[in-house]
Amino acid sequence: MARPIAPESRTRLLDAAERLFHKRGYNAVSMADIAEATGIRKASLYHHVPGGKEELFVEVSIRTFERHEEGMTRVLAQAEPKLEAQLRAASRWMIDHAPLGLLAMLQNDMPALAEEHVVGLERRLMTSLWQPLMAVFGAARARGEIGVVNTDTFVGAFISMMDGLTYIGTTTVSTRPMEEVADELIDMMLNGLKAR
Amino acid sequence: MARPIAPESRTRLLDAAERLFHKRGYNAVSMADIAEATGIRKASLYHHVPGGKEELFVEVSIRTFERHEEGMTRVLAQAEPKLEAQLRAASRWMIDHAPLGLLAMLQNDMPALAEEHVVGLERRLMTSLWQPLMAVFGAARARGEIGVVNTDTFVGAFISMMDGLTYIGTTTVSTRPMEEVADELIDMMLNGLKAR
DNA sequence: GTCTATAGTCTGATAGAC
DNA sequence: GTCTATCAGACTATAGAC
Repeated sequence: MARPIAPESRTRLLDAAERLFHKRGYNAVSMADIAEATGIRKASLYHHVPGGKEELFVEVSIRTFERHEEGMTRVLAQAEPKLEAQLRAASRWMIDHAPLGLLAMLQNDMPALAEEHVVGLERRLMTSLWQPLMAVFGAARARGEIGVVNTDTFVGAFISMMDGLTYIGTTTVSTRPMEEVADELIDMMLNGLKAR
Repeated sequence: MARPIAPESRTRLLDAAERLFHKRGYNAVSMADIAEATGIRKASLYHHVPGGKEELFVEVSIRTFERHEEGMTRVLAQAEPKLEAQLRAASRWMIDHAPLGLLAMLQNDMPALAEEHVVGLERRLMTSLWQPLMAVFGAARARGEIGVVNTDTFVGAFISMMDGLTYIGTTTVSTRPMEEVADELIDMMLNGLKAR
């Protein structure tokens, strides 16, 4: 609508695209949608992203993953070096910074991309969220806080549950704050549900 | 390609559509894809499903949910009346009968549908998987197997983890059978990770 | 119940003026 | 760096013959 002077119009483009891709998925978002959200015409997008829609999606995803890697590593380092405190910190970060919709992305968006991009994105996804959490579980095991377990299983479970928090919140009538539910799940992971 | 006589061509249509919708999501599947997979021409689809693509998706989804409700209720009833045995039975059912991709569906597909359809599908999704599992957790609490907890939180967590099993399996190098991982997760839910 | 043909719309992307 | 104009192809859906 307006004719923006484009101060950091590339950043605005990535921000708009990120919001749309995340909410509706790669296939359901058109370049026209992104242009409108950014405030420029369709054709102008190709000046910033010559590679078109797929390149835009890859770039946006990489930026998201890098932000998650930085933030997750930081909150884990700042937390008290106990597994419970670290998992709470991780949950807060995930709740605050995007319901990732990782499962949705992996299942629906990836098949639409070129093989090379899929490989690269999956690798970055691993290092951004998976690795920092793997380290935390590993350290907890070294400290003797938890028994000998398959770390990757529980990292996956943790991410799945946090990822699911979003839709659990929308499909149930639950109006409880997500932080509260997250703490409940972390307590379950550590102490179990069995009556003690 | 062939010119099928259509013995139960409507069923074949629903089967093909289900497979495609599930794998790639609503938006990424075209009527041409479905026609090709079914073995008839695009236009012929509209004889079976006059409402077009959206009606087809809704019909397929309802059929899927009903199958899950029937099967989940059955395996839960057949299992030993202990929470652990019932969760194992539930996990086996979910592993065998479709990585649902529920999160993906809720996040990506629903926004593309008419409001009335969204409401109906979400309600059916609840009754198909959620309710049977809610009953199981409730009964376990009544038997004193688990403490007083927010049942819906843990039903959501269980479904999220089972749903996530699929992609955990594909993104890690883990070649362990899903059943084994599921048992590990159920043990975590009940007994916790803390060194005992 | 399946087909061919096609309408009408939206898609991602390009050319070229300013 | 943004625009207008436009393309070729894919999309959902319909009309009507067989």
